[in-house]
Amino acid sequence: MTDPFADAAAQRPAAPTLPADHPLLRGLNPEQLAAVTLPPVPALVLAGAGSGKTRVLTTRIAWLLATGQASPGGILAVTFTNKAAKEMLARLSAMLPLNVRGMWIGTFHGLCHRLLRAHHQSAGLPATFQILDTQDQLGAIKRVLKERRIDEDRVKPKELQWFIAGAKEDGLRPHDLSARDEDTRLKIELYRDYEAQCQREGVVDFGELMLRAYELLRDHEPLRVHYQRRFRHLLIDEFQDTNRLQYAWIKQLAGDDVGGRFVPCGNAVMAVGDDDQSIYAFRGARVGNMSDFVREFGIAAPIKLEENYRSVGHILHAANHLIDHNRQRLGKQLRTAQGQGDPLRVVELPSDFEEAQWVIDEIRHLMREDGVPAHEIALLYRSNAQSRALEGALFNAGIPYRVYGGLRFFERAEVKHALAYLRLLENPHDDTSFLRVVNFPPRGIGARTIEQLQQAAREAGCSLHDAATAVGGKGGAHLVAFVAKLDVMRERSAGRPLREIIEGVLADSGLIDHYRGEREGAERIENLQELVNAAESFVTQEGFGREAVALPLDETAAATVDADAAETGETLSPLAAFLTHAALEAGEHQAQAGQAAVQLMTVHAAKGLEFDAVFITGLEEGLFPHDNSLSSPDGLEEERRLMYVAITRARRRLYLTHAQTRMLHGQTRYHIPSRFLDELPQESVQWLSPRRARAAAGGWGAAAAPGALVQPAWGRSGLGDERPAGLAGIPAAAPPSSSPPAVSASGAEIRKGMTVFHTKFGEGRVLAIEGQGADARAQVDFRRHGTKWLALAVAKLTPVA
DNA sequence: TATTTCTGAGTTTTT
DNA sequence: CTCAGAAATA
Repeated sequence: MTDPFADAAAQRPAAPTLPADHPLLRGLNPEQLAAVTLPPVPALVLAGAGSGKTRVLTTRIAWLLATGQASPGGILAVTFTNKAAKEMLARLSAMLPLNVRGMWIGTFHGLCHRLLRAHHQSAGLPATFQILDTQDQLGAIKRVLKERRIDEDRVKPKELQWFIAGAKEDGLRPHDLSARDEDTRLKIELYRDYEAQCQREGVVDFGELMLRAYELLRDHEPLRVHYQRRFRHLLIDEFQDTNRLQYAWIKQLAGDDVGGRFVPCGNAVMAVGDDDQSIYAFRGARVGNMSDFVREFGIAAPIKLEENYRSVGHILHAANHLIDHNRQRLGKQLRTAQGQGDPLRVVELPSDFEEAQWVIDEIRHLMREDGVPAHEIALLYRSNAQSRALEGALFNAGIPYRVYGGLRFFERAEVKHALAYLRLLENPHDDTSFLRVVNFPPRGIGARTIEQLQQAAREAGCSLHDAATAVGGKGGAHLVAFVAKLDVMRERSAGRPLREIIEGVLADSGLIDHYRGEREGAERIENLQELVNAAESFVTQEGFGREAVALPLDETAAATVDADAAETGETLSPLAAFLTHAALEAGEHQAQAGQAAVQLMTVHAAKGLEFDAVFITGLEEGLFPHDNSLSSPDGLEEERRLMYVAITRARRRLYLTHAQTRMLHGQTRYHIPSRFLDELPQESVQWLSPRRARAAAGGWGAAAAPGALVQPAWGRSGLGDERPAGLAGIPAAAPPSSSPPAVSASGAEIRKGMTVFHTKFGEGRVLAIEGQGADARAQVDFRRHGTKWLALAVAKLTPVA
């Protein structure tokens, strides 16, 4: 093949075909400008936190289009999350009047899905293949174990799932694996079984989407060549997070394997990433891809974006200083044109409760005195369990908050049930979906019947759907009726608009009726209604069918590539497109209190976001860095990068808190301050005591020695009766005083285990009692309001007979 | 089949 | 402690 850019590595100077004062280029700094206007050669852009990475990426695309160096169809831009892809698209269409159609901008999985739909035959998949999410995959794996009669204690389903996903991330099929021990041998066998089962059912998991698409390109030369010629410009976001397979997939589009050596075909691959923000090694991300990329694509020197537009000087200085403790780095120093700002504030507190309370007081201060809006305040923590104490304190203080993470819309049980019915309309052989709803709502098909059905299907080598008639007895009759019902639903939905299809299924399946009779059913019905709305807006806003549309093959390729359906213009049905949407875009995490809410999330979830004020909580050895990461130097370095990510989220104010004691796994644990605190530049850090020191200093607090014992001076006023009593009197080194069995308060005796009444929270059960006299407090599990600690001296608790 | 009791594990997570 | 999933029981 002719290679128009064979001398790519020479990095010729930029030769823009438009003047340098082109509106697109306005306001770019020299490094950004260099990246945006780079000639079409492979390049690595090292984009520091807050350095305008997304801007560079989108402006680059806009520049290529505006200068006629590329057409929309000739660009492929890939991200990790739908959010990032959407943002890119949004910013791009704000820059250029542009037809988004036909542009390949999306997530790795989204783009691979597109390829597989277009070439499902070549990829060996049925046209109606469905996508398994992580839950579905685990279910499918459990079925494999059951069929093999392997006890789940012998091979843990989760472990097998990890094994299979890991193998796929490395691009390995069962036959690529060799066993050293019996355990692994068995897992490989089960991996093989799992693959066969998925193939039989016409389903693919997330890893399979990537791996199939990779193999499709690898094994079908004409197809590969076609896409290589089409996508002259490849842009990869968050390159440090790519796994082996994702990098291998990109290489398929950017060159060929010649005798085991990668030879680039001259496409302009722009990899954008930051090795200092690589925090996903645990799920297969391989920072090493960056150095491989430099070597395999002959990159002379990376373009470094080191000008930070986000944070004040002290914060950047702290980030730079901390990350400097890592040995494995490409090397980068963030700088800012902003002033120094306030130094970082480090606070030590006696317990996680006091930590939460201190944070709340500070939030109040930020909101009232400094006018920081609630949604510009973020509370970060290393692990999800830590949110509890913070949430409790926020709730009691009446401050609106929003917690990231948790169940997402398309992952809710009722929504998954509805989707399973819809999937069965598309692909009746999807046994995962079949099993999910064969007896939901209950229709007299018990475990016994299902057992028989699976046996019959196994013997006949067919799907559960097709084996339904083979089961006798009452259960068999119910099965036949169920299958008939599915068939009727399918017939009824033919040619109908998506909305009607879903509404029909919700009614005909009996889901709505079933939830109508349930206690908590109202909310579930609401969610099902929301599913209809989601489908409606999907059809009108997103459109459908576009997914599978590919540009016509060029002449040479068209002659040799088999004429797969979608490639010749056939489009996906609205239902199929919507199901894909549901599988690949699980939807927003539950949006809670909307706009004016303090944001709570793990440090991982905070990546890519920024806030005026950030609290990093729980900075203790064992927690952050986490115990489990300390066994290897790499682990510790990743924790440090995580800390780096956390620090660089803050624009103006950064607080770092740690507690001497913390409730963990039901018992109080004692922690020493995180080593990361010692790795900060002391000139940018202010060690605070709570209130008292601050009050004495008349504002932002006085400096104290690192680790100085903090004497909290909580007043009784204005904190509400739900606030847990302070542990001020407890010396740091001694265990907390043991709980007395009973406490006398407001004349009545409150005991562990008894039921009590509270004027605001109603009835609850006393779970525990701690402390004595004025400090006595009780933990009460209120039916409607959850578990709370109440100071008995203040709370009005009355025993209930 | 539905509810309750028990057991065990407990970093980080998108697709 | 707290939640999820399995086993046990009505």
